[in-house]
Amino acid sequence: MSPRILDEQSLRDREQLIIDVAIALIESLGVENLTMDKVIAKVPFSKGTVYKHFIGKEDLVLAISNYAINILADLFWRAAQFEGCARERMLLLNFSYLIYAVLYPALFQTVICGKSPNVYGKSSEKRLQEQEQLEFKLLGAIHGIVEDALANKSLTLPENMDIQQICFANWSMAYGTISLLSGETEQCSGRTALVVERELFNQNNLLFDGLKWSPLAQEKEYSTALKTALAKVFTKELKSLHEKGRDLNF
Amino acid sequence: MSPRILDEQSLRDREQLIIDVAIALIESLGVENLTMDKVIAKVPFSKGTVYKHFIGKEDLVLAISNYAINILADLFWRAAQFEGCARERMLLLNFSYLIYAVLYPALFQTVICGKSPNVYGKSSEKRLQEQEQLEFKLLGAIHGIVEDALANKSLTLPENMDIQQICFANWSMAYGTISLLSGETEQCSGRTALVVERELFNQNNLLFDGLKWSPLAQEKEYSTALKTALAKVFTKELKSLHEKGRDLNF
DNA sequence: TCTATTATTGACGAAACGTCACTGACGAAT
DNA sequence: ATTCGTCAGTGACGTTTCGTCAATAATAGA
Repeated sequence: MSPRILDEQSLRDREQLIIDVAIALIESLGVENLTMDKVIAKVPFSKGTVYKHFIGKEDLVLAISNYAINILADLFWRAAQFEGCARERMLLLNFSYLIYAVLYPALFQTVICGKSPNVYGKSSEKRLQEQEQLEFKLLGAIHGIVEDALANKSLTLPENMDIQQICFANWSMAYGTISLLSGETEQCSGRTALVVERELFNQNNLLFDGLKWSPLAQEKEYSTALKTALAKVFTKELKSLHEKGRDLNF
Repeated sequence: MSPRILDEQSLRDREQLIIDVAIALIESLGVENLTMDKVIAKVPFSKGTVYKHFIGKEDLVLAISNYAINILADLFWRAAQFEGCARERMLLLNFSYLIYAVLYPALFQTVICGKSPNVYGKSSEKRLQEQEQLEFKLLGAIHGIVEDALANKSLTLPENMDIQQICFANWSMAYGTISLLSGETEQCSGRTALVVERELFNQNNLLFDGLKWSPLAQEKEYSTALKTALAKVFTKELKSLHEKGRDLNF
């Protein structure tokens, strides 16, 4: 009368397997050519089983996006914990975002896709809530750094702005820069092309100087400080970048 | 021996008609539910004819996106021509971007969709070039303002930054802010929600102060200046916003 | 009127989607 | 051991959407 054979853990494993297969497909074909049939063909389960996990293609894409955000959250966390002044850590955090975008282009691409109405309009409520949760976690890392800065007086809130707004300012700055510039890796010309890491560095300085977040750019060599911090916190990631022939240059 | 019946102008008209129908569909159903068959059903041409204009669904979406960018370019142009100090005009231009996002959500949504690999990966080369062209035009308006500011010394280039980089800084700031916040119009809570126009105003001040672009925020009442400029340059648009019950509040 | 050329059509096959009736596996009850 | 009830898993199938192409209509000159 009660033949329950479902195992919570193996369900998770299976879901992750499907996600992994889908990511591999995205890496080789691009998100635009991802189809459920292709995923199902590469997975040891049938269509019905896959559709038990994801209500549709878009839901799968959003699941991948969530997985990707999780990875990013880990990077943010590590950056936030670096021992250094707050402004320095925030710069590091923003660069971890960039590292992520360069290192996992397929994931970054998928996250962008997840922002498309095309996708979130057809996803399950559960998955959407999960996304919200994860983004909250991301902002949490940023929030922590700003609080530290306020606590030690290196930063004071401008009139008419609260912490949340400072966090948002930082987030949207990094988001705008990276999403507009990332992906344009191979500029063919020799002219003054926009290099994403340089622009990101500039914009950090501009925004933080605008906030009068001390030490100001002219008072501290953030360039070298950032290099040190990156080498310490993101050793492995920098190595991966190097192997990709994509050393950061700012 | 030469029965050419193709008329350049009517071809354009027809293409625009298809685009208009598609926009109407997007407004009522959302981009995610746009299908070629639905478009074709509402248009006085057959499938083959429609496919003569657009190589596929994604190509149509990109065409709509381009149409949308054109409208935005017009707003930018008008903002850039306002008689006022350069920093003020730039602020106005960024707000015209916001007005656009609020006034034509379907178009804005479609432009975002056009950024998705899903779409641009399947569009015609011609359409992609057109897009590049149009975005160049957008940046041109920004460029002009910065040049004026440099010419009258209200702004000086920071070390290691050129005009293009200043333009980009502004663009990515506005893009990040609006794309992250726009669409979250109905925050259910009464707490300090992020209101897009307020954040946009803040970020303008932060960025421009960071650039030491005079007059600084503390030296000039940009809030009232912006209100005046908006009323003068975007009278019609403000009225439309008001009718939508969405007055700007910063 | 005839013809050469091009525009337009919509039926059609392919591809992808998502469903659902069926199979089978397992535990409990007899 | 057998029966039975329940649920995981299957994949064939109907549907939707896509995009093509062979056939048809339209046009202007000969």
